[in-house]
Amino acid sequence: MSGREDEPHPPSIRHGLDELIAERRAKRERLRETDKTAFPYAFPGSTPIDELLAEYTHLQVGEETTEPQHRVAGRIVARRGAGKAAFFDLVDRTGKIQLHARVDVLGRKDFDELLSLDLGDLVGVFGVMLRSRHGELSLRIDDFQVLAKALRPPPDKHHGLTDVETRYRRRELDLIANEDTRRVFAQRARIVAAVRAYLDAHGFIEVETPILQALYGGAMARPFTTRHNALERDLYMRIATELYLKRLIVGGLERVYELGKDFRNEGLSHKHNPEFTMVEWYEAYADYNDEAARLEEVVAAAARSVDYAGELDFSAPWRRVTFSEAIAQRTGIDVLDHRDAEELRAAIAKLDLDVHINGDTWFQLADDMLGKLVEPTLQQPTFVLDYPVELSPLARAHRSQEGLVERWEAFAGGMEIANAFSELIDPDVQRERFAAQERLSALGEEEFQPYDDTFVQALEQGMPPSGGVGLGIDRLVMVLTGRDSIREVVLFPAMRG
RNA sequence: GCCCCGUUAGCUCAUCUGGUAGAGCGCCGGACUUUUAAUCCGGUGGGGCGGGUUCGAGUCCCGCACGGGGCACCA
Repeated sequence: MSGREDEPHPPSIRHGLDELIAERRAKRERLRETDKTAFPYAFPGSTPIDELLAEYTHLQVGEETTEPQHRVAGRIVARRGAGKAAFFDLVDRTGKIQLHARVDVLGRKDFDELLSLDLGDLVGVFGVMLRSRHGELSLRIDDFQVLAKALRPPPDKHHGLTDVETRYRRRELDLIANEDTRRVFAQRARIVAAVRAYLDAHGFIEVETPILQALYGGAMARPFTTRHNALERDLYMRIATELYLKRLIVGGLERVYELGKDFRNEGLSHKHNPEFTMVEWYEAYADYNDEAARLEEVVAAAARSVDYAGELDFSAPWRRVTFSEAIAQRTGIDVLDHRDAEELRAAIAKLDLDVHINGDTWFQLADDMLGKLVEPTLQQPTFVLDYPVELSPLARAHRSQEGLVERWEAFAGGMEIANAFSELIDPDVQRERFAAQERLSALGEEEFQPYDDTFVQALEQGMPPSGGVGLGIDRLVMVLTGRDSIREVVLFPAMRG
């Protein structure tokens, strides 16, 4: 092959995007030839834009400084030519500043070169601060360097980028175009930092447990499988960190947490991504009531970290309602009075619901009632307590309620955000719970807790009474940033293809 | 996996019953020494992919891909 087919088309037959890219490539070559300082390897000593703006708030309208000269680096997002003067908007990670260029300061050659730059190009500028006649703090350009050429055009400078597919698949474009997106991910970072800071300050140590596991556990979910070639065996991606963290409690660490990704091979939705971020913490000598109070504190700290000012009131104590009360309040049915699938199904049928309640067993039906009828109504932070034992194979039996366990799920914004137990520490009971799960599996249930003998042996070593919590970070961020889709708070959400 | 809806220029959006697809921004050329969605003049660029019906398809039909919403599943 001659290679001719790989060469750019002649200008006469370029169209659309190809034409725009060709223009920018040509400009890049011109810059390389005419400006020896184009594309330096670094641009040290630049001042963040927000700091610069804060430093000069005292400037009066029309006032110009003559020193000191500042350096600023960023991306050109707007350009307004005005004959022998021109204005640019420059954006860095901290904000936006207007640049003022004058031909009598820069000279004809540099001025023309500056004006030939495209929206999206990265530049470093040197200059002094002024406040324009229209009152905007600006940097007058005394000199500049082109740091990088954008070969592809940026999204619309005014309307930004709204196409959700492009926003998620090309998140860099979303971040360039939408300040709101940049803010959300900065807030996410602050929330994660606040959760860690709280736990660190309360005697928890952060640990890391295996993501690749020979046996998955700690939640009801289908796992991803992968292959270890050297060991010639299949491995699972973790669906939860629970069982390993409890072994660390047995080991005497007493307060541990892990913040990281879990992987569940389930469908996608506005609140489900196949890989998602969870923090789980466990502490010895505490029960699920202690953990409810701790979650209130963790979430309050996270809310403070982003100056949350929305509709939800995270101040303690949050509303508490039992599993059966919550369902009864919505439907009039006390599921504990109908511990039989047919009987409960008949009671549900009388309700004339516009949603279908699914399940083969009474506890599956009851769980679906909670999920479909109650959960969407739980906007303000709420604990739902005391779940059926069949739904919770790792939770300790309720101290006073037969057939229930000491478990709560926390809801906010109509969505589950956390789950906790008084942990089951009796190895014999745990063994029997696993056996019950295996019987469910034999009946065709795809999601169950596989028998984990290593974990049971750990319990046999003696585990202190403990409480543990799993808090969904993505959903917490959704609630605290007011987003209604998990894709808005995950930088690169799972997409088909 | 199933159901419904969507896909028009680099971006944001128009386009009545099938009859030559428009605009703004951007980009190219020109004017302008305080603009800020700068302005003014001229120019440039397009129907997701593959079939079908028709004299003629962005428009009607079928398939595919991708996206959104819902269901199933799940935290």
